[in-house]
Amino acid sequence: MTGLKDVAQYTGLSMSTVSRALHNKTYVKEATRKKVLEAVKALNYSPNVMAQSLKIGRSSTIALMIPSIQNMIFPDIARGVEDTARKYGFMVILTNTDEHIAIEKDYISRLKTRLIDGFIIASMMPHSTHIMKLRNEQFPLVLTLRSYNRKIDAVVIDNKKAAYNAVAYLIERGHKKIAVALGDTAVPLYADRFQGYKDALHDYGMSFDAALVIGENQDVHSFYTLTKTMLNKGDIPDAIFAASDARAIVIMRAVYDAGYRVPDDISIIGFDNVDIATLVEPPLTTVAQPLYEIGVRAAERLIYQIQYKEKHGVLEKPEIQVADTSLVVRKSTR
Amino acid sequence: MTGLKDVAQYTGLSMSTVSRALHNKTYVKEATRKKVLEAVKALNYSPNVMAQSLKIGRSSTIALMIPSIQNMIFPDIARGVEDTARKYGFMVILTNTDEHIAIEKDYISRLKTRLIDGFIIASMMPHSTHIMKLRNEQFPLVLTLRSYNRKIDAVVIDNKKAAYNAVAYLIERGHKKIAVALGDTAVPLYADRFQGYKDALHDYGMSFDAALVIGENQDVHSFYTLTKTMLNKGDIPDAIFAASDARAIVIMRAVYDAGYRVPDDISIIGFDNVDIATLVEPPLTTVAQPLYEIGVRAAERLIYQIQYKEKHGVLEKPEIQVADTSLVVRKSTR
DNA sequence: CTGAAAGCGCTAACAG
DNA sequence: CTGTTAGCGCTTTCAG
Repeated sequence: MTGLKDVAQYTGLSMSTVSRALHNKTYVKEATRKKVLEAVKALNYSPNVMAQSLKIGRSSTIALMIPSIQNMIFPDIARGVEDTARKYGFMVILTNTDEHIAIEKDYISRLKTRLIDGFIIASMMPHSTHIMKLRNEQFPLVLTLRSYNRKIDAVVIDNKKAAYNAVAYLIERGHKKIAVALGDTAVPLYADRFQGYKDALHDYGMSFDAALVIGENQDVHSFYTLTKTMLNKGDIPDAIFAASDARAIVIMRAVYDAGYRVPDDISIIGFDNVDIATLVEPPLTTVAQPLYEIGVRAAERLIYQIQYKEKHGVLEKPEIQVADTSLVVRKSTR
Repeated sequence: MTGLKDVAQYTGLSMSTVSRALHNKTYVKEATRKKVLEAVKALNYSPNVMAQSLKIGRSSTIALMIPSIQNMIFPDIARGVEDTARKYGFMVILTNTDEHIAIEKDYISRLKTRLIDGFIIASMMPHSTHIMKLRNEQFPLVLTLRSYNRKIDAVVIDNKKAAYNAVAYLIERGHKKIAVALGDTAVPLYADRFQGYKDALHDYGMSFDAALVIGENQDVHSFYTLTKTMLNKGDIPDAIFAASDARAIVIMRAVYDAGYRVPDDISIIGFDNVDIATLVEPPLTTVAQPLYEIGVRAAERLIYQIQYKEKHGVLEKPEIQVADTSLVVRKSTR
């Protein structure tokens, strides 16, 4: 592996001059710079990033901490993050934690010491004190999808409003009995969607019926059974609002298999607008969440904070960005 | 940020003793080790990974280079890679290249100098000389999904055989006119699947009809139009073998929208067995590719090579692993 | 404009 | 069993 020293030797210059020529910070004679550049090419030199980072105190690497890249919403976010990271010359380390605190803590402790310059975290929970701590130590950090307390930078959506609008749409289109399929309501994001659902019901003078609540379970496939159970008990809604597209699609299959049609008998609305929402039959009406853009904005904010901290020694005060959602109507609702 | 020096000061020991106590390589008095561990906790010390890596010459980080994490097959692979990397104490850097040679080269040059210990690459092409070069420089490297020349470690599947079996299945179930939906046949993997398709046709005494070949286009959504065009031209197959689940699902929609039923009028077989294959209606018959396992095996092989190289200075001779595929029959075929 | 020297934080001989 | 010493490869004062 050829190093800076080799280039110095080759050109007959000192290492410091070569280094300067490469970073054109301070003035270097045009001729020597050219000479250096040629040598670099001739020797196929590339800098040792570790040594560089050690010296300058940052690595131009960030970490993306998510529950699992296998969850359909994260590939888009990851791509948004990686694209913008690359644009700014950063690398991204991917970590899947399944939201296990132990794994998160382990990753954090291994990463925060100079291996990375900042975190993007999608698994904030109310009790995630290890994450709060990170921010308190002034470690650059932005949350996505879930925010906390306005004390940490985040880019999120208004889950309550988005859910409210979806349910309101259903009601205005004449649906009278609307079920909801949720994730674990200990997660604020699901609690918010649940609240939006209940608020819409309330505002339109409809009563809440606990028998129409499906789930709170984490495994997407379990919604198949849960839906069938509800249907078999005779609780037949005329619409189902699902808290994710994956759930909506599973539910759609359960509905078919129980002998009902979508949307003729039962309308279904999903949430997320992942790629496959357009591909299923019928194409899914869903609440669109700008996942790629969320990734982009999170990465941009993080990099901004990294640079801000470099200049001022501390982070800028947190900022919560709310990305827009919209209802995209396709064929799974009538 | 507290460093080794702080711990040394705090305990009154030398840095080297502290270092030894932490890595328990050579003997250290039990009492002093305890003292060090306490100090570490008290000071909340964690090592500077950059400095460590610089010194020991490896980073315990690998890079996963794929076309795009948004392509449905990669989340599973990425998860397999990351899970096993973590198991062995490695981190993984994610890079999406869209198969642009320039981006690949850029990443390679930025990563190979000590930032990472090895690569897992899923975008090998016959003309990827930059990747061949990497191997020639004895840089640890394993390919996935696509192999090359037996000169580079790889974990792949037998695409020709898998395609052959799928098409043979269709034929044996009585299908007479089988279309195929492919990716770019410049990619060996697609060429192989195409060959498997043609071989099966040939072996069963059926003739190949170019009018029944859909695509070679890269954008999944384009298959919607392509399929409709074929159907409108009056080329109505009784089965379609698609080279990916994503394509199969898009095609399924085109088939519906053209007024045909699946599988009654047209059977459809996909390839990959991604998660959503079970979720669409009807659930997709598909060639299962053990994506997660491929990721696991690639990571294991890579880490093995990294360690082998550390010991012997060179890589072990390449090994091509072939993972098993199987046809999983669901409801999209009759 | 360029070179010498110091040191980022850590590990690994080598002596004791 | 422990301390001293010498770098890993690079950037960056500080003098010329």
